[in-house]
Amino acid sequence: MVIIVTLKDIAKEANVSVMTVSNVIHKRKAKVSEKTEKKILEIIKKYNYTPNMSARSLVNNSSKLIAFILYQNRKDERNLFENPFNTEVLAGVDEVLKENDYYLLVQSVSTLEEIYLIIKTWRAAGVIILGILPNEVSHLKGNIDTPVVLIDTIIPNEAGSIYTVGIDDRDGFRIATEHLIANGHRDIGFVSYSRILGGVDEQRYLGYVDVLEAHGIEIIDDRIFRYNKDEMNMDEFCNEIAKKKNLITGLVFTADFLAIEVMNSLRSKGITIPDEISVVGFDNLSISKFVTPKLTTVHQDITTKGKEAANILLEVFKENESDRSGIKLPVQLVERESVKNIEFEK
Amino acid sequence: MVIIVTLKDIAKEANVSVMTVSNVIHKRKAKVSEKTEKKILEIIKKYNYTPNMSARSLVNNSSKLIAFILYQNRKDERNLFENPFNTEVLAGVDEVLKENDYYLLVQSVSTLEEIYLIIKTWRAAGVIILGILPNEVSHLKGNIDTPVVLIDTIIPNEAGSIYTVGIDDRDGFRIATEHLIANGHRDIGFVSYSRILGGVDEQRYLGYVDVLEAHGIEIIDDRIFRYNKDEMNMDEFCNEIAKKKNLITGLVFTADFLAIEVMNSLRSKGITIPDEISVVGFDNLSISKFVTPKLTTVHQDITTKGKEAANILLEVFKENESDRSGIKLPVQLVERESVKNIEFEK
DNA sequence: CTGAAAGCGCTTACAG
DNA sequence: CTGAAAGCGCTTACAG
Repeated sequence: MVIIVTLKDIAKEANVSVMTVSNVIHKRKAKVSEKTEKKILEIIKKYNYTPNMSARSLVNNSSKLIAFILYQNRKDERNLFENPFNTEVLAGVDEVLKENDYYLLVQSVSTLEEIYLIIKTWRAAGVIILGILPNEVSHLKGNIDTPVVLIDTIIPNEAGSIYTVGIDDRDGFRIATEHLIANGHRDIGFVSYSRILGGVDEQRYLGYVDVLEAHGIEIIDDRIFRYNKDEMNMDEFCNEIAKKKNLITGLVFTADFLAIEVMNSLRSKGITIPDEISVVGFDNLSISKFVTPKLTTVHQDITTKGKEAANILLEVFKENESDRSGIKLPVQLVERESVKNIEFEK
Repeated sequence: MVIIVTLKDIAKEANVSVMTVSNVIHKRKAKVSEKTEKKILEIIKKYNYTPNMSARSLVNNSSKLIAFILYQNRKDERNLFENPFNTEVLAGVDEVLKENDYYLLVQSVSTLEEIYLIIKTWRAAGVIILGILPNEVSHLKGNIDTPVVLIDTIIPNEAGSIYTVGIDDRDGFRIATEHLIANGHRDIGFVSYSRILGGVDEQRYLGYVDVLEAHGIEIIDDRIFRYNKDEMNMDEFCNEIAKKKNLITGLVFTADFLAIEVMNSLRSKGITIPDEISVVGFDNLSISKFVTPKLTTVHQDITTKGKEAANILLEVFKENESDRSGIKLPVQLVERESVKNIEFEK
């Protein structure tokens, strides 16, 4: 049976005070003789003593809990845990926290208030947030002194207890777009989810623009596609793309997930990929190599994002600051089968 | 700023005792006059008072925390949160818990001891476990009195505080196998992960056998493939299948994830699907409709598994028992493109 | 209807 | 080196 033993029980059996036991648990070697320490350690082991975190959190006014928040203020019938990107980040967080005796409290929320509530309720030691918009960060900053790390949110300057981890989105998208150029494409379209001011997609769009401008190619509105679920469904959206077929030889996507859905729909409309339209994705989800054609994409190490977020928090707990914050994780092109070289066709 | 206010602060401002405040929070209407209640409620609202869960857990000797455990005792470099099946269950748990003021503590573990540790450390109110083997359940049963619900673990009888949710695996696999029969197949192979005694795959195998026997088809060892990662890699495994190509017209898989990987590998070996081999999966992952050919599979509602697990726990907290336990969620065939009708070819 | 008291399991000064 | 005391924020009998 899982028997629950308290400090008091250990103290009684060892014939010492509760706080001597506390001292050996906290390894304050100077405060207790080797002999007593050994005796106490044995009893602790014998009963497999585990400290009660509630009691600890209460006196410390802080728990060993890290809140992992999936945030989305727009309503969406899909639970955010169904998105593999989010849960791959979670995988990374889980891995480093459990090796450092911190625990993971997870929740998907749709308001900032819910985040504050969790922090207050559990006196969370730190918070990791996915999906918060740049313009909401100042509200956060004004309300929290718990360390927070934001994943994939771009903020002008990191002040106070706000830290970030991300990738170089703009450069990543230059890589994607250059790959199409290198394969002879000039009529290149851009596909993303609906526009969010200051979000990562904006940076990626800039990367797209950078490359076209560098090659003297005009940016044409008709080649920009933004998928807004509230306005139309996937099929209608792909009809829009199909209509512009003749203006496009290649498409860069801000997310593999979106690219996969669109490819699937375009194919059902009789458009062949990559013969008629080449496709470059972004993320390199684990499923991207199983779709047809196998998706050429820009790889980012999603799990590492989670690991870094956790490491930043750990560093802040220890040193009260972190120089890992603001890091941009590397990205890398992964060539597969969704891009056709059309250099010699013209 | 997120200001942290305690019962004592509220009591002082309201000129009442701490426990009168406590009484209004717990809605013990009989114990406090309407007038005082109203006054206190206003102050609570004004300061946005949030109870400190650590303090509550300490006095109650139980927290509002549900531990969601991903368990796997074999070593594997993949983190369990990278498996979409697991996180879709998590999505369901998240949804019901957050509407009932319970919180979700998640961790992937590789020993039962780690599970006990989490329960003791946090005085978890309940536990949800994925991936525990039938023969480990008795150990669990002997050691825990916290309510536990097991997902996809088959146990002989539900006793004590152990509850289960699952599907009818045997019948689900009959459906998969019958579909191949209905399309003219008789040389049907079975593909699963490595054998686990008493696991869901064993039930699925029995469903496979049921159907073949009902149709007078002999069960042939050469048509049974078990993928054991420790023994060989995916490529080698698919070579084994390719070798037996002539013994097989169709394959039933115990998991879409496995089916997708195998299809991919077989194709790279020049085997066309479904022309040479038809494939039926199991699970209906959200990615299964995007692979080529689109996977025909047996759908199960994974998110509902998580919801039901959470609901069982909630019911046990309230009524001290649950009649939802042991439920088998429905399954359903989803026809797509990975099965060829060969009835008229022979 | 209202409140004083004890206690949950721990930690942190402080005294010896 | 060891321990008695106070307190973290809450709840639960119990007394009035």
